[in-house]
Amino acid sequence: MLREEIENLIERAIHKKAFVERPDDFNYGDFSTNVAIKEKIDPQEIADKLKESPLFEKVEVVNGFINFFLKPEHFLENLSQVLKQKEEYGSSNVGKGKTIVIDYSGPNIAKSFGIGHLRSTIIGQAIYNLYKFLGYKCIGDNHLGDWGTQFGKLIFQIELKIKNEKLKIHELTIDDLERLYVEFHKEAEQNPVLNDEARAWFKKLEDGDKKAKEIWQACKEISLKEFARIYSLLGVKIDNTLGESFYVDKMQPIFEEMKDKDLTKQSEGAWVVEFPNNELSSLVLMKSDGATTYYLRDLATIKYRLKKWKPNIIVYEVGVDQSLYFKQLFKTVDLLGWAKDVRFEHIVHGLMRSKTGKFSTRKGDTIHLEDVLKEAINKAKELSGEKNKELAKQVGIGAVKYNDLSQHHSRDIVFDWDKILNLKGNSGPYLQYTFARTQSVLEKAGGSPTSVKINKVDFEVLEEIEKILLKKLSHFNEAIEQAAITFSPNLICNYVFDLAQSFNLFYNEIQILKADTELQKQFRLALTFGVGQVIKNSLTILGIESPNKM
RNA sequence: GCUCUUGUAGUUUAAUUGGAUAAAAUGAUGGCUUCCGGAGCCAUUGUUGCAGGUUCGAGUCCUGCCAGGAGCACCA
Repeated sequence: MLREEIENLIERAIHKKAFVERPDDFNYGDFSTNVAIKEKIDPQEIADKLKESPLFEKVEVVNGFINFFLKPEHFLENLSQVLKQKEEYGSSNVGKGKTIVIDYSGPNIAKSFGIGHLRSTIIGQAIYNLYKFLGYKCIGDNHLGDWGTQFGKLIFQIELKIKNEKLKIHELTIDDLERLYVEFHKEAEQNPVLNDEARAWFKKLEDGDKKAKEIWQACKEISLKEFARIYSLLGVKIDNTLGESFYVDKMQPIFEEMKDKDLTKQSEGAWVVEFPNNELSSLVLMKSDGATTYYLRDLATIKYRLKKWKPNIIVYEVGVDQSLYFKQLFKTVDLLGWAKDVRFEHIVHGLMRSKTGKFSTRKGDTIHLEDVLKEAINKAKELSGEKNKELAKQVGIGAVKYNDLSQHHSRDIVFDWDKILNLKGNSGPYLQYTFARTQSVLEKAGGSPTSVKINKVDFEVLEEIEKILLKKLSHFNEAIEQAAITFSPNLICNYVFDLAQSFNLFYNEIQILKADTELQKQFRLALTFGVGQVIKNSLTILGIESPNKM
């Protein structure tokens, strides 16, 4: 990367580590560094040493900063690369030979796919796509919440209905399941004994009770059907769906290992884990009735993933409300000494809150993702006319995804219908529209530019906006690299929205098809193609479609 | 109670190991099409919650306060 190259140049010149950044104003150069200020060296001296490098057109000192201006050939050459590499442009092999396991989505069985799970699904998928683009071997795992005490609650409630109301389990819908779950919590509030009943049912389930298993199986099937519909609507495919129940028979050895290594002890009948120096609060590994907890299941999951995939990185795209838990989990893995050189990362996402507070499944206060998606599609339909259903879907879903991805993942999002359905301004459809525009121009010109003599173009005579576009096009690699390092798809959004804005300005100011000379026209077409390609590559990483017309 | 976390135009957000004039969208108002797509473009808004501190330089780091959110043993 260019940035590192310049950093190395500086280091060789002054024997000090330097950090080179992208100034946000092109007047301050293409790259700049504050190393002279930091190290109290005369900046001019450094500038003089570096200005001989073939990379630079000029090196300037302003306010103690050293600003580097790249030779224009660099940007022209970059555009040639876009034309040549197309959908490969921006991809790399930095991740070659490395494996990353990405745990995302993870909806809970027997609850409908709520708006809250949208974030994990979309951000997780974007990170998956991003790392793949960078050459990593990616393994997506949808860790379904299909085991645990909540099934005790549900089974208890369903069992009651079977007895009293002759309920038939195969006739249940996902809404019924959700209603039963809410009902249980309402009644348990009046009568806390019910919680014990629920725990007992879960214990039975874990011990292989036939009736419990049957009800659980039915719930799982009902839910999976619903999830499949949502995933197809979202255009998301996750490599593996190994839910928690997959690990039921893999927990005993882990429990034994924990005991052998003296990491767990009994307290009030339960097996708990306490951390050295009490740096983290303690956690129940196995309940006093002998039933397992999510904690033990997660350890089994990690063991399985390490063995099966030998990953270098395991990331969890899970809400911020579990951050303490993941610290505890990762610390436990550390204490077990399982994977000293594997990196564990909890990519938090902020909670999706309603204007009045937190959405709660227990209280039945949820917004169903499917409703949101359908509403978005309807709104897109209004704008595009009824004629094209597929397009309305691409646009509507794109809007919902972009809305989420464009905000920093760790921040809470207050759910707002108007905002999530936004089709204008900084939105998915804006980018799709801009892309469609580039395709339309190219089509009118008779196809993509193939034999443009970009090296014949004189950078200096270009219009200002052309220079800017050309430069911004060359920042794509850095944008995705940064996004990957920080697990922040919103950086890609920032970048590509800014690029699209510049293109629309260019489009309004400058004639493409009616340029003065043939070379100029070809160059502008090449720019148009380049911008379209980079928008498309960005959207693809974000998991958003790029229709040619809209 | 303890721990973590957030506070930026009216609203929703952005801001590259601390960097140069804090940037967008949205809402409102006005304007732009003899010409490549008007889901577009242009023009008009700031005590970064408050008070200190560190630094050449603070939205970013530290301290205190105020206000929200999350978590803290048999839920996940």
